[in-house]
Amino acid sequence: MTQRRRILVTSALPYANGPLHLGHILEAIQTDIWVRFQKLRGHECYYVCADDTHGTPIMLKAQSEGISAEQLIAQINVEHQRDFKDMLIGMDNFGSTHSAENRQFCDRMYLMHRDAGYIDRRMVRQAYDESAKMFLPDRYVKGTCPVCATPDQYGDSCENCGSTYTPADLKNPLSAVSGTIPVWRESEHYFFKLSAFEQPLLNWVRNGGVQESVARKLDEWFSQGLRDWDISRDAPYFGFEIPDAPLKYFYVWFDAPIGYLASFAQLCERSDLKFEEFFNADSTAELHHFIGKDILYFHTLFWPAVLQAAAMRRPTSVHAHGFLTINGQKMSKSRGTFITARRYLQNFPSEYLRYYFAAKLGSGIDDMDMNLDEFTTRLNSEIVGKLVNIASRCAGFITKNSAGRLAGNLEDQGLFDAFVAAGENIAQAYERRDMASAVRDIMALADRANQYVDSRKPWMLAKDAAKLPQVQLVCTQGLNLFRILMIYLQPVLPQMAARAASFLQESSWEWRDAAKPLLASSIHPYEPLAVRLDPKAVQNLIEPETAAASAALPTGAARSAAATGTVHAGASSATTLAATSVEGNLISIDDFSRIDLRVAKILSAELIAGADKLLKLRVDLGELGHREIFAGIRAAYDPVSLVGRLVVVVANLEPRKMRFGTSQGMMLAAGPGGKDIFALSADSGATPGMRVK
RNA sequence: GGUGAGGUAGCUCAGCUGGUUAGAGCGUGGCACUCAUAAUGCCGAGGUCGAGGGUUCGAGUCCCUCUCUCACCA
Repeated sequence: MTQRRRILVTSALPYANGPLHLGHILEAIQTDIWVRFQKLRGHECYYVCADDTHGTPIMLKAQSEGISAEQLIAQINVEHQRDFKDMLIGMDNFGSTHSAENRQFCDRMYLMHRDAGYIDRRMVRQAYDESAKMFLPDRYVKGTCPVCATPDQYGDSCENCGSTYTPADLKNPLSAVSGTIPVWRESEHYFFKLSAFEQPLLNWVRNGGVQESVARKLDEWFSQGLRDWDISRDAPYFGFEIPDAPLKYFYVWFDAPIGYLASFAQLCERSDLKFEEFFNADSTAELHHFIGKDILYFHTLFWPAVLQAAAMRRPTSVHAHGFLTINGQKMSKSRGTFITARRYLQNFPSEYLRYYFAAKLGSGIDDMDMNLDEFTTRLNSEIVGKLVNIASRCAGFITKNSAGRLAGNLEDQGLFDAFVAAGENIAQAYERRDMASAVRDIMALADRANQYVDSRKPWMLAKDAAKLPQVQLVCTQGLNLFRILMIYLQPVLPQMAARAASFLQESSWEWRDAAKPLLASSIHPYEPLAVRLDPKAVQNLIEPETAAASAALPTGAARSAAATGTVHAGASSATTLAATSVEGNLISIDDFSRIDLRVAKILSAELIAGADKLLKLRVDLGELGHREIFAGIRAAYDPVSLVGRLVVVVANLEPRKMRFGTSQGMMLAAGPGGKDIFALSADSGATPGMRVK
């Protein structure tokens, strides 16, 4: 066994101005699989992340919503944490760049930079909005491209001809904040002397700090010579004030990566981990950052230099991945393919997405396409048809003929050994983040396992009572092969693996457990570990989502969101919705009367295999008859306790197809979700079918 | 415009340092089986490897040109 490594891992900080989408989740899943793999291998591995909360966009967004920036980022933080958790992203700490710890680190590192002579001050001419009384970032100045004369372009580059320039070059510039014509003002800015770190950075890049193709990309910047980096912004700005410079703030990209340290420091505070052991210049722990290729610049040039200038260790490596496209195209709100994490979770189990992404994730920086038709067919075929099928087809015989007891030895030791031996390649693939390769190998083994069962034909043997011991041997072999596969897949499918382990009456698995066969022990009767997906259900993922529709009529996403007690508007944040629903969306009594609310009596409530949030309810609506309704209240209510209760139901909602059937209405409940969901009920005396008005 | 990544069967992708008839999964056609969530197994059809040129005994695999897609440009 290799030496036990100490590893700290991060994924990029999501910006706190909106909900997580599948692009964020792709990165989080890649990171999480790698982290779970390291833990499974017995290494000491921690995963931290945080919200990126500073900068002009968040300041302006909060203003437009009439709340403070602090309120905005607090709300977003709750949403982000919930989405990550539901995607089974096992972060050890999720913080915020707007934390006391982060402020301390920023101040301390900046002062070290300054004292070591790495900070310069220079005058910078910048667009200023006199009506909004603020300096304008490049993206907030719009005008006509000086090269090709395309109107309405941002201040840094032209979308039409691709030229890059500065806002001062734009013709007819206007402030995107107020619409007024900006003026040009000088202001003193603070610069980090990146140029002083050219040689060490080059060494770091060339010696395994990044993937090869990334190193080639970075050569572009090295060959031009590194420019010093402007790390300050003028007030008003939402961020941290620079300690020795009143009204000057740290640029958001200065404090964002430092947020990694702050988040890890929070983890250290509540455990016995020592921050210094991970971040002192001579640390032997590993530090890995997973990021999208769009932010390479900050992570491979500024960040290692900023750390080094503060006498801290540099990252072991920065791993960049490509972007996610949906059905071959960029995610787009207008096409409805801007799929939020929440919207996905309302329709499908998280592990299906984890598997799908893993099956397509290489170690390079190529973009990944999520083809929605492929998604369901692949999941149904590989997970249900092949993988889970192995257990499903073997377990019955063991339960029926062998009293749930496995045989005492293997039927085909050679095949078992081959499965164990294949683990080394699979582990190496995980290690180099080539999840697709790992999954390919694992599924090839699954094919061999099915071939094995087919070749032994236990269903034929079982017809002859004298051959029952043989059946037990074959099925014991099959289940052992299945067990190895589930151990290998545990980083990708943590929940399914846990359920498989408990089916085999084991408590937990480490990677090396794969080599030890499970013999002469009892197993539980098999219960389905995965449910087949309805291919048509993916359409629910790409319906256009608009805040207006969600707020006005509870259909589609908003309906199931309401059923789980959350208000979530997809493309826009929950806070947008909260603000507009009070001010802008008053409805008339006629509008209200269109909603047919009824008292309903719950006749039965049951758990649904494969759905960890839903309950299937059968309700009595009196004159309207009986209905089947799915409600996202499983975490809050025991099915048994619901039977007989009088609740309130929307009776004229268009039926909605879900994976498990059609929901013919919506049960009303209040609360933020999870365990905090509170069903509305009618006082005794009400009878099923009564109108609520 | 500059730089990087990519263009391989209907779809999504493997093809390591160049070497016999270019692979996988899904989909598709046929057969078998019935233990398994209409699951599984076997056989088959499907590609002039973006275009053109070059190096080589031999090139998806190296070089040049062109073309299309995507990304980044502090």
